[in-house]
Amino acid sequence: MALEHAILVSLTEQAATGYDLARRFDASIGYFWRASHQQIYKTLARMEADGWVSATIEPREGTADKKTYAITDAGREELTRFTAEPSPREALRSDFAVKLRGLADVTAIVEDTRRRRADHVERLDRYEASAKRHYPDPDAVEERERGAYLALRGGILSERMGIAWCDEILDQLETRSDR
Amino acid sequence: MALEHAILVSLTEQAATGYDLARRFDASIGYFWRASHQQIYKTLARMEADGWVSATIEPREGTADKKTYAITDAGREELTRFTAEPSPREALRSDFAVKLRGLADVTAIVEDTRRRRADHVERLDRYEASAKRHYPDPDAVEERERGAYLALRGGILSERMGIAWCDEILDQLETRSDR
DNA sequence: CCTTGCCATGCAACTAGTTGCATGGGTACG
DNA sequence: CGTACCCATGCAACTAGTTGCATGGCAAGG
Repeated sequence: MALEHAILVSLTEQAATGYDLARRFDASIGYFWRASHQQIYKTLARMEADGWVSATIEPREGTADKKTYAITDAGREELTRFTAEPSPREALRSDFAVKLRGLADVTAIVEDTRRRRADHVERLDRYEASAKRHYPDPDAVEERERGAYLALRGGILSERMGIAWCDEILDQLETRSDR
Repeated sequence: MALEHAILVSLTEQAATGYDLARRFDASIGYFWRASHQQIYKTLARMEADGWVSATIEPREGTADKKTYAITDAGREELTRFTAEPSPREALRSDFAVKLRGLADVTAIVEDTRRRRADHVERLDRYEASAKRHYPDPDAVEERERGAYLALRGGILSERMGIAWCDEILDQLETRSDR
């Protein structure tokens, strides 16, 4: 399970509440790991029990206490252990590819492909803007930012690939049905 | 859930036992959907209860009956319905990207990246061999094979992208630490 | 003052997927 | 004759992730 490790990475950069983490998972970290707030709270509780994070509690009246989590030494150790083990190949699961393979309704698939293409373009724009802003000179990325930079590059390459695939699909399915 | 739909697509091509399906999920369909035999048997049972597939039972002595599943009209309808609905963007979850982002141990990551690169190369070779064998002329792919062809193209593009990403990572992490 | 939206937490019920185990026949090789 | 490998099915226990719901403060704008 890597949600725990994604949280640890995020806490290494900056201590945070569950809510903060959920927002980070909607942004930067969310480029390669999605998580709902429910799952984050659940996981944080388990991680605290395991001693990987520690919480500073700020009591609030009338509502639940605010808990800010920080990574512990045990958490850092666990992160190192995790980094050392070979990462399993991602189980790729694509509803879209299943549909495409079935090709039950060309019109519906063309429509879906256009939607996906637009989504890829939108994300690519965001990633590229982020890259330009944070790392204007790719050859001069600071040591401690290199991981984040390379992860972002993965996002960029992945979106570009998605666009190229959509273009191939549209080319094959549109122009041919027009003829 | 698309495992059900992946099974339906597979059964559209050819009726099969759970065991057959498990092997298909280790090969062609497995390019974009993985499933263990346990999960396939469980899902087939549910699909039969839902009337999407029907089983022909061949009794065997001493061991469990052999069941060959075929898609039903209701199954075909469900597949059409599924194709018509927009496919959700895949939740991308990458242990590797999490590790990379953390960048806790450069040596370990370089090693892991090399392993991943080799895996991508191996898969790319397989996919390209498969493409060459089944679709020697991409412009002359038969109508009913177009979906499978385009899905395979997705696999090819995806592996190429993976290799390119690994190369970037290795370039940044290796040459720089050598200096 | 009321609504909208952000800050902040969490439970409960469910679905999907993984891991480990169990059974047993047939066929091919040494 | 043993062993290994393919064919074939499935249960049980567990882990991860989703969906829906509930609570409540505080600030800004109309």
